[in-house]
Amino acid sequence: MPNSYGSGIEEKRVDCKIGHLDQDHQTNNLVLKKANELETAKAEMGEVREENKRLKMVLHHIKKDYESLQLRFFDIVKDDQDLKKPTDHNNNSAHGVDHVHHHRETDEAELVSLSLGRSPKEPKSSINIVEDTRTNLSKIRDQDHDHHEYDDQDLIKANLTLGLGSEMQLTSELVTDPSPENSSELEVKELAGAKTPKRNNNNGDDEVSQAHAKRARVSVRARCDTPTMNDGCQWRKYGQKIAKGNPCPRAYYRCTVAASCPVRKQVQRCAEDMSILITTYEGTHNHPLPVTATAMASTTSAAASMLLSGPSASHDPISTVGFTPSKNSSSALNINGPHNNFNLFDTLRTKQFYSPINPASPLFPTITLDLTAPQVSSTSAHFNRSSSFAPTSRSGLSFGPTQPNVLQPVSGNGYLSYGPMSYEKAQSPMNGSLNLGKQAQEYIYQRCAEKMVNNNSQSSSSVQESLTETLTKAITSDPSTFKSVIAAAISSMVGGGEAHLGSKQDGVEKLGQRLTLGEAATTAGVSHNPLTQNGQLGLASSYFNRLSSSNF
DNA sequence: CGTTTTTGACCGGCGC
DNA sequence: GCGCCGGTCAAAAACG
Repeated sequence: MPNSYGSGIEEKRVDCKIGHLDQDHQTNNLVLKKANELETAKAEMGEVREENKRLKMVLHHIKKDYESLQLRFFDIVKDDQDLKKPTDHNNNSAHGVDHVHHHRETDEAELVSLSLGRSPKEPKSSINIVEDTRTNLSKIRDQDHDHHEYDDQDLIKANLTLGLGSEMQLTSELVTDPSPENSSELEVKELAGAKTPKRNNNNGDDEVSQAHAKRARVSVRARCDTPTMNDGCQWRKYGQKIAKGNPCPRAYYRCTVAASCPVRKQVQRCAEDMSILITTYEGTHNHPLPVTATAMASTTSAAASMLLSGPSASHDPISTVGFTPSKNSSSALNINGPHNNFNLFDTLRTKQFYSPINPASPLFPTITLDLTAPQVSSTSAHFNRSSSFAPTSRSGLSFGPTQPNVLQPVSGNGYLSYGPMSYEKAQSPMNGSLNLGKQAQEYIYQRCAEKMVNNNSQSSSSVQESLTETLTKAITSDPSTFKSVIAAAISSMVGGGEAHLGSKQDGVEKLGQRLTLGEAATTAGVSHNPLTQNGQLGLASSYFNRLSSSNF
C-alpha cells in the first residue's frame, strides 16, 4: 500500500517533473520565438532607420537646392528689375505703352508663381516675392538644422505646391481657354475641332496664335518593337491612315481612362528608321492618371508647358511669357542626368535636333522628345544605342531654332531641345524637339511595373533604364534639383547671357543662343538672349514657373 | 456578349 | 471648284 502510495507519489513527482520539463520546453520555445521576433523587429527598425536616414539626406538635398534656387531667383528678380528700369522708356517708344505694360504684368504674374509656386490666381508683385524669399531664407538659416527639416518641407510644400494634381491643372490651364466658363466640354470641342484655324482668322493673328499655342503637342520618338508603346494609359484606336511621305500607317488613339478625356495620341513609325516609334500626344487628361501613366504625363506636360510658355505671346496671363520668338532664334538648355540626379550639363556640344519627319500637324506647336538618341559625347559612354539601358543615362535639354529644313536629325545624344521659333505672323508652324536620350518608351514606363512584378534582372526590358524615366523621376522625386537646373539656366541667361550679348547681329535676330547649364554654360555660345532682348525672363522663367507651380 | 480593332466613308482645311 | 490631305466616324469584324 505504502508502496503503491509511495509509487503513486513518485509517479506524481515524475509527472510533475515531466510537466515541468514540458513547461520549460514550451517556455524556451516561447522565449526563442520572442527572441526571433525581437530580432526581426530590430532588423526592421534598423531598416526603417536607414530609410529614414536616406530620406533625411534626400530632404536635405532638396532643401539645399531649394535654397540655392531661391538665392538665384532673388538675384534674377533683382537683375530683372534693374534691367527693366532703364529699358522701360525705350520699350514704350518702340512698341507702345500698352504692349509693354501687358508684358510687364504677365511677366510679374509669371514671376510670382515661378518663385513661390503659389496659385497664379494670386498675383503678387515681384518685390513681395523677394521679400518672401528673404523671409523664407532667413527662416531656414535661423533654425537648427535638425529641427527645421520638416519646416523646410512644409515651406517647400507651401511655396512650391508640388504634385500631380497641380500639374494637371497647370496643363489644363495651358491647353485650354482659361476663361471661367470654359469647361472640359469646350476643351473637347476645341480638340475635336482641330481643323478650324480659319474660324480664328476673324479674331486676328493673336487669336490664331493663341489657338495654336493651346493645341500644343508633344511628340515622343522612341525605339520600340511593339506597335505602340506602353505609357501607362488606356487607349482605344479609332482610326488609321497612311500619311503622305511615310509608308507606315499612322494610328489614332484616344484615351479611354475616362469617357470624356480629350487626350489623343498618334502613333507612327519613322520612315527612315522603322525601329523608331513616333508617338504624338495632344490634349490634357481630365481625370486622375494611373500611377504608371504619370511619368509620361509629367514629362509630356512639362514639355508642353515649355513649348507653350515660349512663343505664345497671347494675352492669357497664365500662359503668356515674356519670350518673344524671333526668326532663327535658338537656345539650348542641356540637362544630363546620371541616375536620378539631374546633373545636367555638358551636352552643349550637342546640336539641336529637329525631327524632319514629324507626324504632328504643322499647324500646331509641337515639341519632340527624342528617346532614340545614341550617345555621342565622351561623357555619355554609358549609353549605347544597341545595348541595354545604362542607368547612368544622360539627357539634354536644349531650346533651339525651328528651321526644319536646316536642321539635322542629329539623332541626339539625348537632349531636350525646344525650338520652333519660326514665328511668322503667328501662323507659322512651331516645331521643337525634346531629346531626352534613347530607348523605347515602352521599356521605360513598363519598367517600374515590371520591377514590381518581375524582379528577374535578366529580362531585357527590366534591365533597360530609360532616360525619360530618369528625367521623370528627377522631376517627380526631386523637383527642386530640377528647378535648380532651371534656375541655373536663368542665371546663365541673365548673367552669362548678358556677358555674351554683344553679338546681336545687325538687328537681324540671329539667335544662335544656347542656354546651357553647368560646365556647358561656360562654353555656350550665346549670341542673343531673349531675356535681354525683351527685358523679360522669357522662356526659361516661364518653364521654370510652371515647374514650380506644378505638382510633380 | 462586351470591348477593341479594322477599315472605308466622310468632313473640313488648304493649295492650286 | 477640285483634288489632296489629315483627322474622325461608325459599321463590321475580331477578340477575349
